[in-house]
Order: sequence, then C-alpha cells, then structure tokens
Amino acid sequence: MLAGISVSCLGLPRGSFPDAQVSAPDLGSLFRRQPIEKVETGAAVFWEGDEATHVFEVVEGVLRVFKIMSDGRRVITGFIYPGDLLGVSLKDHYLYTAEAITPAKLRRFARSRFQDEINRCPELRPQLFAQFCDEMAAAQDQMVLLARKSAEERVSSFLLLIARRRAGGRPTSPLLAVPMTRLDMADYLGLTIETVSRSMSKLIACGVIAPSGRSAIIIRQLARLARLAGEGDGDDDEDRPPTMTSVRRAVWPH
Amino acid sequence: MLAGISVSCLGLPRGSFPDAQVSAPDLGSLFRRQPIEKVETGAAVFWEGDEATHVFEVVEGVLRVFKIMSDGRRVITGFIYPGDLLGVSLKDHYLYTAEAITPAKLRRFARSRFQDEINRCPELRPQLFAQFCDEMAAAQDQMVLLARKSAEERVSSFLLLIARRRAGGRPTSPLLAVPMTRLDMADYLGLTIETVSRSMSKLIACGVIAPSGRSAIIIRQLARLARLAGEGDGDDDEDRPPTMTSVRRAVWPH
DNA sequence: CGGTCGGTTGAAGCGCATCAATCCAAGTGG
DNA sequence: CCACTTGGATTGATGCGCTTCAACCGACCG
Repeated sequence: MLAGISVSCLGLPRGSFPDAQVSAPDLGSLFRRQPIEKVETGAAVFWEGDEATHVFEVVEGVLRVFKIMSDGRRVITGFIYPGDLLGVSLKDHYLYTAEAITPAKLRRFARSRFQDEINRCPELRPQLFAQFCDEMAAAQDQMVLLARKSAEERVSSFLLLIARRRAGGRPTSPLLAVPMTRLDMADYLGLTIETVSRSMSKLIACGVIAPSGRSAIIIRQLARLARLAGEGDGDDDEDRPPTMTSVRRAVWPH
Repeated sequence: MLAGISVSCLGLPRGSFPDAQVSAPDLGSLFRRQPIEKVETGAAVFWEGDEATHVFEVVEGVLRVFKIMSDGRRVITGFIYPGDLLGVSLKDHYLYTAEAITPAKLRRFARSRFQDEINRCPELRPQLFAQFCDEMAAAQDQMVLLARKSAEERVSSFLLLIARRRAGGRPTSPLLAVPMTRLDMADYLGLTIETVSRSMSKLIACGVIAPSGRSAIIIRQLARLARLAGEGDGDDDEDRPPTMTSVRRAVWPH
C-alpha cells in the first residue's frame, strides 16, 4: 500500500487575500525562487508508488491525479490547477500518479526542505492546514457525488466545480475552459465517456450550457445548472457570486 | 457551504508505537484529563452546520459521520472508532453530522484550546499531520470504491476495512464485530440495503464469511475476501498480517 | 488522402434500484 | 405468558439507468 497526498486547494488563489500585505510569507512564496519546469501534455510528474522526494507547485496548466486498480480501472481523484500544491505528504511514497492534461509549468521543492520550512515558519502552518481541510472537504463532496448522484447531477456538479475553481472564482465571463477529455471526466465522475457525452448533450439541448469551440463551454443558466447538480434549496437567483458566503476565513486562528 | 473535518485515523492506535516512551505527549494524552461524556445509540454529537466549538476523542463505541443532500439522500463518509479524533478543522462550522451507532464515550476539548496545544507542542503536529494524511488516503480509497467497484467488491472491501481497523490491526481472531446496520453500510457504500444484504448472503453462501450472532461475522477466507474486494495482484496467501508493509512510519521526519 | 483520436449517437444488455412480501428478534402491554 | 408491534434483514419480481457494443462523424496530421 502506497502513500502520498496532494494539497490542492479548492481554487482560492493563495497570496491574494483582500487584505494581503505583499511580503507576508505564504506557501507560494516558498517556491518563488525555484526554477520553472515544463511538463508536456500527457507526461507524468510522478507515479503512484514512486518515492515521494519532492513537493510541487503548479504555476500553469492543469494536471490530473489518479489511481489505477490492478485490472486497469482508473479513478481520477482530482484535477490540479495553478496555485495548487502537489505531492505534499508525510508518507514516503506517492499515493497516486500525477499527469499533465495541458502543457504545464511547475516549481519543485525537496520534501525535506519543504518540511523544514513548515516547521520553521509558524505562519505557514495554518495555510497548510487550511489546504488540507479544503482538500478533505472536496473529497467528501466527491464521495457524496459518487455515492448518490445521478449521471446528470454528476456532470452538472463537475461543470459547477471547475467553474467556481476558475482562478479567483469571480463571476466573470460565463465562458468556461474544459481542458479535460470525456475520458478524464468519466474517470473522475465514475461514469463512462458515453454517459458523460449524453449528459452534456442533454444540458446543451435544454439550453443550460452551450458549446464554445472544442474545449470550452458557455454557462447560460448558472442557477439552473446548480439545481441540476443536486444542490438543494437553491432558490433560483442568477449570478450570485458562487458561494462567496464562505470565502475562506481566518485560517486556523493562530 | 459548511465546514468541519474529522481526523479519524485508519485504525492504528495512537500512543502505542513499538518504541513509544510512556510519557511522550501525544494527541490522545491531551484529552486524558477531560471528563468522559456518554452518548447513547442514535444520538448526535453535533450536526452538520453547527458552529465547530469542540474537538472530540472517541474513547469507546463507534460513530457514523455523514452528510445529507437537500432531498434526503444520505452519504456516510466514515465510521469513527475508539482512538479517533472527531471534529478537527479550521473551519468554523462542522462539515457533517456525527452520530453514535453504539453506546459511546467521548472526551471533549475546546477547539481554541486544542489549537493552542497544537501550536505550543511541536511534537504534536506531526501526529496531527499524519492523521490528516491517513484520513485523506482513506478518502481516496473510498473514491475508488464508489467510482469503480461492483456491489460485491464494495461489501468485501468494507468488511476488510473494518477487519483491519479492529484495534491494533493484528491478525487475531477471525471474529469481526459489525456494529452498523445494513442501512449504514448501504449509505457508506453507495448501495441499497437490499443489495448489501444480497452481497452478504452471497459471501456467506460461498463460504468466505459466516454469520455469528446478530452483529458479527467470522471471516473464513481472508485472502479470498481480499481478492473479491478488488485488491489486485493478491497472491493467495492466507493470513499474512493485513498489509503490514506500510505500517505508518516516521511521521513527518521533522 | 488514409489514419488516428476524441466525440457523438443508437441499440441491446445487465447490474443494481425499486417495490413488495415475509421473516426474525426484541420489545411492550394487556 | 402471550398477542401485538416494531425495526432490521432477507428474498423475490420487476424496472430503469447506466454500461456495453457498435457505427459514425469531424478535426487534425503525417
């Protein structure tokens, strides 16, 4: 049994609090002096079972993180966006494989040095804790999705998730990049590509979304999408900033 | 959107490392001076959305931790055993409801005090991190189960999980207490009670397990159960201590 | 231009959900 | 003590949602 943990936050960009003083040391700044490494589409950053030697920060691009059962069944446990950390763990082997689904740029940090920094700087720890908690909350939402949601609810939930994760999460343009293939979506949602495709077609047919080029969509009816996603008691109120009620507050009150 | 995180370890009893010096402060010892509170079967310790005021340590009994969708669908995200922590989070509201499924005993600790202790004692932090990582690893295994395993694989995986979690995880008696109802199992495994029941009947029929009283079973063929659970490349070798290859080592090498 | 890859769409089948009847053990009250 | 109730579990019959299998399409590329 192998080990390794990613700390991918839910999409709230670190280092950009409304009240951030520029020089406050944050997790991102740890990496700032590291050289940027490029990873091309489809290439792996590390494999499940590899010795966990480094922690990574994603600077650009999107990665998938997945586990594979012995008979080949694949489960994508998450997608990693710019600003997220990858490979943070106390275990000595990575728990999963990480592959780029777009050309990506990363910074690398030796695990031991990363841990030293965390131990040295008390103000970094709350941020790390916060990311763990966000990641755990996301994992639990995913369990709800996988255990009880229908195919259409899953696809709707997924579109909402990546829409809200879009850097900054602000309610800008309804144009949404969807860099992952149907197979990626299927393996993330516990479905087949055909079912994902059919669900997308249905969402398009009823006007909730519209295709825009090969790997982007336009969300035409956000509130309706949220209702289709199984987010109950959603009084229909178009374009309320997506759950800005719980923006990420104090972060472990120190 | 609500928040709250449990840190339930995978069943490795804290405070009992092979090389533990008795007085080393560990997470469990924090609670040792707190009075024990009893919770009767079915009673909740806290509800999803409650203000997260306390952290709990389970001393005795088993709890379920779950989320409910707006239309009533329930998903149990985990079961909490003695030695596990409950309610650890940086968020200010609990992410889920916690209910006793057997008579239980808990110790309570104010969240702010808990955080103070964590910040004060550097040797507690690695333990907390380790629990987060174990919890995250368990969540990922659960995602694999929910996304890709068949009903029979799910039930087999579940039995293996609680068998391995049994305090100490040592390969003692094959008698396994199953304190949860079929409904609990179903809501944990993303199935219905009927399907759980049928899968159990099938496991009994083919001799892998045997019923023992109303809420316990005997595991007759552990290796075969593991194979049925979808744990690939399992060469059949009865009663190897269950995955003792990765027992939980150094815990954040400091 | 054929070849490949990702996506869409249709038809058929299967695994699990649903509906329903029955059973069993453990109360509970007359 | 025994009828009656109640909650959990089992088992069967039926139906549906998703998978599976298969054909086809469009974009991209050597």
